[in-house]
Amino acid sequence: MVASVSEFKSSLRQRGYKLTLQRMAIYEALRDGPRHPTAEEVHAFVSQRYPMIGLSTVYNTLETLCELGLAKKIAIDPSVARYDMDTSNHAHLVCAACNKIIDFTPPHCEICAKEITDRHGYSVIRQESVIFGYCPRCTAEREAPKAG
Amino acid sequence: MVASVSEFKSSLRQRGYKLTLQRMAIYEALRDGPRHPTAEEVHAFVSQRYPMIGLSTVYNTLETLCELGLAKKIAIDPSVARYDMDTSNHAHLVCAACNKIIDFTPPHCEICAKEITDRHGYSVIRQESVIFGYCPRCTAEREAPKAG
DNA sequence: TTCGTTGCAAACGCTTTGCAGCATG
DNA sequence: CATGCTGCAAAGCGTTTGCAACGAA
Repeated sequence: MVASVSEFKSSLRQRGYKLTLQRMAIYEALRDGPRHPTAEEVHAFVSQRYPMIGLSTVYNTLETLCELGLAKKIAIDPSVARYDMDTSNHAHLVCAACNKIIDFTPPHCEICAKEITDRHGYSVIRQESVIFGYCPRCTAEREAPKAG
Repeated sequence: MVASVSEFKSSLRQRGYKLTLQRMAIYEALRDGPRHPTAEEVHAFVSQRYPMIGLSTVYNTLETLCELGLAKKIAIDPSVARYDMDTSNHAHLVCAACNKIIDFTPPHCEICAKEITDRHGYSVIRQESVIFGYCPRCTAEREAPKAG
């Protein structure tokens, strides 16, 4: 699900990548910082401890982590890329009002998608599902607005 | 599924939008042009008959059509927005090699998603699913490459 | 010592916006 | 005739890239 520090290190080594302070910090930011962060958010998080790390390094490293299969880019908001260290097959539920994102694992969809793709002759690589809706709090607020 | 010309016209009228040559041309482009086009592709298509139409008008109109519920933006490629006039609930199957996009309707996923979202207390607005894989042709080419 | 990595700044590409002229209703 | 729409050009913004200095192995 989420790669451990040693998995992270050995993945880098296996592919001939060097272990740098920056890469370690960005790995930790994905693990300990905000969930589903943007590159800017990762940068802000690592900047708390390592103010010298550049934004382009964050972009490069996030790209590297995706190549290594230790993270993935998620396409929730078309205007900005978000990253997720949880690389297991799961979908995202996004509140259309407060933008809160929660993970969930659709019980049968995987099988169901496989059936369909087999029918079309496709060999599946990965699946991405996003469901937009109002979260419980925002649903309540919309039904009983403070000023009407 | 796909709005007819009269539905398009009455949708505009109902919301106080004017019917212009440009909007009509862009509606026709979505209907008769390439499937899942980018704004550029829509612009190229309408330019064949109406070379004076600006790209920003295409963007504005596509946005308007989405507001009216006559089209939707799809997030297949994070670097460019694609539009789909088929507003029914369906998923997209994308070839990772040739980028061919086909529509398909997952048989049980809708119900399945509904169950999950109910469990989390979310009121669902819309769902977007993309499955990446290799299409039959590209799968074959990868298994029996011409050189190498 | 070597070669990959960093960080800055500039470039890039898609999208949005400001505004004067124009066409629809 | 009034208002909303168009089209140009410029700005905006997330992301990528070029390159010299640096540091891990």
